[in-house]
Amino acid sequence: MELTERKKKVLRSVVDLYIRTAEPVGSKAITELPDMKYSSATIRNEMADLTAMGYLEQPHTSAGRIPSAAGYRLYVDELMLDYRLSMDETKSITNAIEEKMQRVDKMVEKVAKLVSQATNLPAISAASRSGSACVQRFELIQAGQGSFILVLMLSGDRVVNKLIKLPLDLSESDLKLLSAVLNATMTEIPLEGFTTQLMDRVMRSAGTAASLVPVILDFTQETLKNHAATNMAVVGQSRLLGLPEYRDVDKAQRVMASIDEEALSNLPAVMQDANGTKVIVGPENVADELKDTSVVMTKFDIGDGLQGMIGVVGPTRMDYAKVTARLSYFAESLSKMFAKPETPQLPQAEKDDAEQ
Amino acid sequence: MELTERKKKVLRSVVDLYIRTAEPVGSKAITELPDMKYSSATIRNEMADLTAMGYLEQPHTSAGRIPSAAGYRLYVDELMLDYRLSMDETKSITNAIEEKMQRVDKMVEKVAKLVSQATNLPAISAASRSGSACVQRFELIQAGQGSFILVLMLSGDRVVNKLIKLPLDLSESDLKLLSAVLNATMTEIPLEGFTTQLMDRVMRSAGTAASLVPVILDFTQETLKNHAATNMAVVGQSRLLGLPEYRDVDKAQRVMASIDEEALSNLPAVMQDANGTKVIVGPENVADELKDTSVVMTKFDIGDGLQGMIGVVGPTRMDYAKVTARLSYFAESLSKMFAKPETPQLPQAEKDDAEQ
DNA sequence: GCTTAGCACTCAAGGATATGGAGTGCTAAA
DNA sequence: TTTAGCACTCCATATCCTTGAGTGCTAAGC
Repeated sequence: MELTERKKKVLRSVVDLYIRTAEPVGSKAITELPDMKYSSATIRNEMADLTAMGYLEQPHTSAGRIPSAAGYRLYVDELMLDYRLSMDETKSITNAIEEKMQRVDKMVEKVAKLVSQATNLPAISAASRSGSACVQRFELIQAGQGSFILVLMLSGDRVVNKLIKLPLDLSESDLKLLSAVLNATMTEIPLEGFTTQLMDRVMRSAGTAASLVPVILDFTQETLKNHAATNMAVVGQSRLLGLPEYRDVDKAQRVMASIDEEALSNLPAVMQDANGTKVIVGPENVADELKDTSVVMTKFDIGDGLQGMIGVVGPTRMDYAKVTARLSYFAESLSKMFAKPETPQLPQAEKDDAEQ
Repeated sequence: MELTERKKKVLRSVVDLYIRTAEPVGSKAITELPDMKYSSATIRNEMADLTAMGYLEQPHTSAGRIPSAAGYRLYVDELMLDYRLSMDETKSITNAIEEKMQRVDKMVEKVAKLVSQATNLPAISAASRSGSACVQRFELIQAGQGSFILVLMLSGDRVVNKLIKLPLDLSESDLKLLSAVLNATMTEIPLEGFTTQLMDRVMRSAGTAASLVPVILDFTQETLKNHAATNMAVVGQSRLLGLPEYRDVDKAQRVMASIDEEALSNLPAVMQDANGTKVIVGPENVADELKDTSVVMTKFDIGDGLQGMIGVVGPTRMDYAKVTARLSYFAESLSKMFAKPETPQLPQAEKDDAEQ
């Protein structure tokens, strides 16, 4: 059977209505739409065809139709009309983002919150490093009796420090020597290059400061590992409860637990290859609990080899047009923000914070 | 009417049973308890008395009794038997904590997760600084053409750094001079002491490096502000949905939203004065949405002028004995962990991580 | 005087049964 | 090719009924 223009129009209407109401859509409801100049009987025939073609489903004989996964897919790929963000929306998104986002881990959480608010759905946000980091420079500072500060400059203009306390009495020149050795031996080497031989060599050349070396290298390795790691935040799960499909508490709980844990580890991988906005319609999800939950995701660029991702989780009948529009706008604004800082001439800085 | 021993025993039994079953407790159920050697009729009389005294309530005439807020209060304050943690429990808590908690903000989240897991309830965790921080030493490092690293040592052995990029060509000695000025003028001064006069003085003495000054002081102020701030995490809200009292989705949503936002800002204040473990029984809560939700909180010490707090949120009938026991044990273990690090002779370090 | 057995009464929960209405498919006429 | 009409299906909702857990009270027992 052929998918005529009219069939497409009917399908779009069904999906639109179902997105709005969460109720099966009957033929009469369609006829009441503006510029739908056919009688309910005609629509009924079309709907019967669409059902036969697998785009619609019928919960039971005397109910209206709801879109099938294939129906949603078609809708997302071809049928849905672009949602135009209103001035208000763009403005409120830009305003929200304007606040400086200092550290990536805080930023990730903040972005998730903003997206969750804007879409009224649970949101996921992540930032991960592409490519492996390495140290570009070591610096050691005496900070009092038996305490030293180690400063690492990493690739991509990141700076990390650590306070080291060891009962050692070292002179300025001892420290100078050690940093020189470190800078000569261990810079520009990614984590994978940290061989025992290399570390031994540093150890032997370190002189009086040798006992500092294991601490320093330990920390360096851990830092490089961390900087390859992904930062992730999930926010606003409770918004799910406002939707009719999650009145079933068990389901809501399953979904929430699932996006809390599992999705966390899977999604970045999914995002890996896709570029632009990606929509995963219900049953396309790998996780069983998410079989009737959809996910929309977008990537954005943070610069410095950092890759950002934002996404929302919602019912299969979520308003894809609106959600993708908002998400894209978010991603775009974020990318722009990171690309050209507001004050090009002024410090474009790394912030660093130490605790414990 | 007098609260006899037997009445207390009955009340305790009612609360215990209700905590376990979430169902109104009838007189017969009480008689079936071990060492309850009275008939149901006697218990009925006692229960009638307890109801008259305001410790029990009756959802409707022919239902069993449930504890009133006053009943819970009495139970928590006097009646409940100490819950002894099993070896397994203490072990699993200690194990969980053993993992090094590097940064306070990550730590806060981690602790919240652990507590939430241990109690199977949503958990809140927070760390806040008591007393105000100040800078103890400034250090400036040249990091290449027009880029410098600023290292701040704060009170309490915390170290913070920032990469500054400015199109300036400064010599090592320029930087030495500037750090000397900063160290002479701006150390040991809390945020409140940052007057314009003081900042002007630094500016005038800074020589060629003067244009670095505003950037440095801006950052210093912001850092001090941040270090006074509270770190907070809420985790595991979805666990609420497993409990019968939150099958009512609307209620669950209200509560979850409320602990997400409002409680966040209120609880630290509540915790301010209380020491030891604090129990807030349902209606004692200020927020309306939490009127039938209880909160249990404990403080612990992180050292360095840092104050930690962990708490859980649950139904009024939560198992106070178990929860308080676990919470206290957590708090104790955490305090201990921060008091004496596992390897007293080895580095006790500050870790620091910089982004964007 | 306290305790207990017995009894009548109450009321929510849950199952069974009716009823209304929304929606369908099909047929036949326009 | 479209549409009006009609018989049919089946869910949702309301209503009624039954069941059983639990109560309060009274009177007998220890």
